[in-house]
Amino acid sequence: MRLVIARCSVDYVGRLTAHLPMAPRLILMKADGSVSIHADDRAYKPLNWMNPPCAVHEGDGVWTVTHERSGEQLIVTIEEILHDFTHELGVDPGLRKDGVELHLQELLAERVGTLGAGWSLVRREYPTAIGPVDILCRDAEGRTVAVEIKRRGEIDGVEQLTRYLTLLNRDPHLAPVRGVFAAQEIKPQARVLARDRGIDCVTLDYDDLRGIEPDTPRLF
Amino acid sequence: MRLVIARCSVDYVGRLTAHLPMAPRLILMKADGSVSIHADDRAYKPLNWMNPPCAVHEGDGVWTVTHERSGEQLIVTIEEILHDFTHELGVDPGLRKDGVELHLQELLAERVGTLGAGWSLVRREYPTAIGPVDILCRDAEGRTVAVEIKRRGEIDGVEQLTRYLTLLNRDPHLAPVRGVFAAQEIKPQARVLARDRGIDCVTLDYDDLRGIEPDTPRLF
DNA sequence: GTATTTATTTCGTGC
DNA sequence: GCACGAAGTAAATAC
Repeated sequence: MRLVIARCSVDYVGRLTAHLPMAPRLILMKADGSVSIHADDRAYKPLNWMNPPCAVHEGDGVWTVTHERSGEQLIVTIEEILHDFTHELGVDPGLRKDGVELHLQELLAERVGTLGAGWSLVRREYPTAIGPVDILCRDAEGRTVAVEIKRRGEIDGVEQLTRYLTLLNRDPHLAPVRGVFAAQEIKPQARVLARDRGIDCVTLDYDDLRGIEPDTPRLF
Repeated sequence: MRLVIARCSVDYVGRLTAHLPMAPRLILMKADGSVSIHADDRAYKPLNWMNPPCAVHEGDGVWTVTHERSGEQLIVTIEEILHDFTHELGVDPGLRKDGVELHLQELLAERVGTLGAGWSLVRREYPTAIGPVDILCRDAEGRTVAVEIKRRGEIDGVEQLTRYLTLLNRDPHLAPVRGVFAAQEIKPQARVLARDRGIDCVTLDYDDLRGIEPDTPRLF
């Protein structure tokens, strides 16, 4: 990893064209070949960058970064270098995550009883021609229910569930199928659309779910 | 901007929980208050980060970054500092972009004749209750056409156009309204859905569009 | 490889 | 401030 602080201007020509006037910035060059140009704001997002695989050619005050496959270019014109430091970090052991959509799905699949008393799981990732339904289950009266899970419930999720319901309701073994839209947070417009389509909305709490005993507790 | 290279482990607790084992990394602290933890790969994306506004508390080998509103936390445990450099960059003049969806829309609005001979523009960003239609125009026979423009045409774009068409077709002054889905690239599933709904698909070429004379050339 | 879905999406824009 | 759509989206995953 090489860290350069320099007064520079930058031109990008690729999927779009973009220009940065001369100013002091951080140029971050990683061991994977990537180059990114940072200002002192905009959180972690660089002003401009080039993804690997790319090649850097350091000319006389002009660094040219070329993406090997697409031909995109980042042209960095250096006026003055203020700091230049290189350090090898080695390979990172990587990040362990917990609490994303997949986990919500797993948790809820084991606890469909939280959606309604006496509900039972048919299966998780129930396959259809247009993709898998997150959870298919049956209510206490044995009627089929399709559940779509999102971390944040927006209008697209309701559209997606609607397509599944249309398809599932063509199957005489399943029909009539009703829908449940479950998310940690549901946007008002999504809620309105769901209501309009007869879909129930359920707000999920990740920590609560973790605290609830699974419907079929494991012995080991 | 402060650049620290250090052996550290990191724990994030917030929208999810995540853990990074001890390893050498770059800790990038910007003037806007953001903190990001970088490995020597993954292009410009940090392994972990905190967006502003947040506060950093430097304890004894433990830096705690707390997001002020949400309470999210990033806990950085420092084992060894290998480099520590601070430099003020000042405010960046910012990036000028060219060539994204807005430009496609502007270009096409001035050249609706490329969609069909004798077509004319009604207006760009035609307002409706559920949002603006990218382009509304009339074909050679005076029938209304709604055009949805995307850089990459996917299924969501077809859904969006469908909602507009449903709404527009309730207006007796406009109905019947048909749809055109225009994009630089259209995904197969989007194409199938569009066909199923009677929506025409058009592939746009940015460079071609720029080369075509506008329908109503300006005198100045 | 292509296609689909998620993301601590982030980021801008309009209300 | 919230809601919505776009992004040089990127990244993981299924097929």
